[in-house]
Amino acid sequence: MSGRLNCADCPVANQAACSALSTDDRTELARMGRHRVLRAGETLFAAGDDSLTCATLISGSLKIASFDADGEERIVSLVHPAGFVGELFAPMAHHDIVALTQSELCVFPRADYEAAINRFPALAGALLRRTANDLAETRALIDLMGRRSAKARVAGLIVALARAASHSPCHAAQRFDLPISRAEMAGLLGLTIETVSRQIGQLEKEGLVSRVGRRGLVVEKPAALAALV
Amino acid sequence: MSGRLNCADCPVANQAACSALSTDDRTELARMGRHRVLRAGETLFAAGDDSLTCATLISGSLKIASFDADGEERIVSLVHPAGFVGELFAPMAHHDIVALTQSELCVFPRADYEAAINRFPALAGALLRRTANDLAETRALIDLMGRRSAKARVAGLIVALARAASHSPCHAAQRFDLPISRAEMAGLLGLTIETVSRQIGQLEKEGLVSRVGRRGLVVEKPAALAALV
DNA sequence: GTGTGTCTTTGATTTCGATCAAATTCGGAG
DNA sequence: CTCCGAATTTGATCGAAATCAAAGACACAC
Repeated sequence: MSGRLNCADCPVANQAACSALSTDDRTELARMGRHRVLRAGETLFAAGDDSLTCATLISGSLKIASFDADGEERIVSLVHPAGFVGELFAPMAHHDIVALTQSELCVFPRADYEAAINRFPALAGALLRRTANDLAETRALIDLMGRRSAKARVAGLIVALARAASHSPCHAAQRFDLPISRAEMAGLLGLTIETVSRQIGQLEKEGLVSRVGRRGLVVEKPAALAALV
Repeated sequence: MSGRLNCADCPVANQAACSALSTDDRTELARMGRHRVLRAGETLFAAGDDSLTCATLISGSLKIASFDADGEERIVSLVHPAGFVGELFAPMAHHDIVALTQSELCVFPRADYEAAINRFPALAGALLRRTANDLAETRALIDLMGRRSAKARVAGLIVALARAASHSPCHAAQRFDLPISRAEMAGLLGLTIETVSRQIGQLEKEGLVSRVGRRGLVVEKPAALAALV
């Protein structure tokens, strides 16, 4: 599904890169883009595709991932609302962009977006800010993956996901739903599904977390959990 | 050692972010910064420091790293000439910036550099390009670290370092010096020093590489090495 | 040249996570 | 509500990397 953009009732109008623009300029940018809905599991574009589009995520969540030779999925990033995806400076995409849940996006032709960056300095600044932030998050993921023990990695991921689940950056949610499957957690951490499952089981046995259903999680002892990281 | 900047004979004047500026604008930017030389092992700033400075690397090389609770160094990035370091949008630094070899930098007060970004749109665009590139490289490192086997990780790092050693992005150097110690390789890959050493030894036994001295390396079979990744 | 300290390599053992395999639970379709 | 399929959990075993320990090689100062 796709259609014209309507910034007036956009839930991320104040956080996305385009929020740096004046109403008029934003309207001009909006004319270049289309609204699009991705169902869970659908991909926006795949690794190796010509890098022809970019997008701002309005609602839902995405993963940025690729598959290595032996079919293992490697996830390099999760994208939350107001996030930006697409490679403006590469001839082709390095990773797949896949919806984790049903997601709404503003999709732009890359060439148009690049032109807009040059035309509207504020957009370049806002996108720089977002990209710098993505870089910091990606480095945090490296910090996590570099940890030796599986337990520390899983604990760290749970802490990060709890923080992402609550919308405020400082407080972590106490009870939340994991946005990703065990397989995807494994793909993020460089572990196997079984190890992830066992580590969560272990954390539950120690009373640090509780599992509720398949995706739900309660952080029982946030401090103790964070101490493992 | 530090002093005034002289862009006239700067070796990276055509590649660094500031190269997007006109001569006049660049001169104005240069007035805000200082030239500084870091000896091998010296740190520009450390994790936790107030984020008050940023810099462009002119020559030499840096690492961006941090130490986790148990004293393990975790390296998230290597910086090559024309690279930019410093966190413009965070209140404090997340990582240490340390010189791997003697290095020359243009150091700027962060506030001045931010002002320059707003004043000179071309600078924002150039920095966006650099940051997007850093992000892509960091994701490539995640791809590497996610690999299951130590051999694939070490092989991948050697390939990447060989590419970085030659200045052209496409061709990899055949004979080059590793810019980092075994401990640093281990820190990048999330392995131990011993494992890195053993894997290189193994690769040598298989005839894919040869060690020459402590840091020198000859890639004997580039294709076979790349195939392991 | 000799000596010294650090970095690197090599060896033996242990541990943790991967792998192989099966049981169980959850959630949705009918 | 019941059934079915996929995701998850759990179990047993194996292998690879960590750890513990020591020897060797190179770079530098003297």
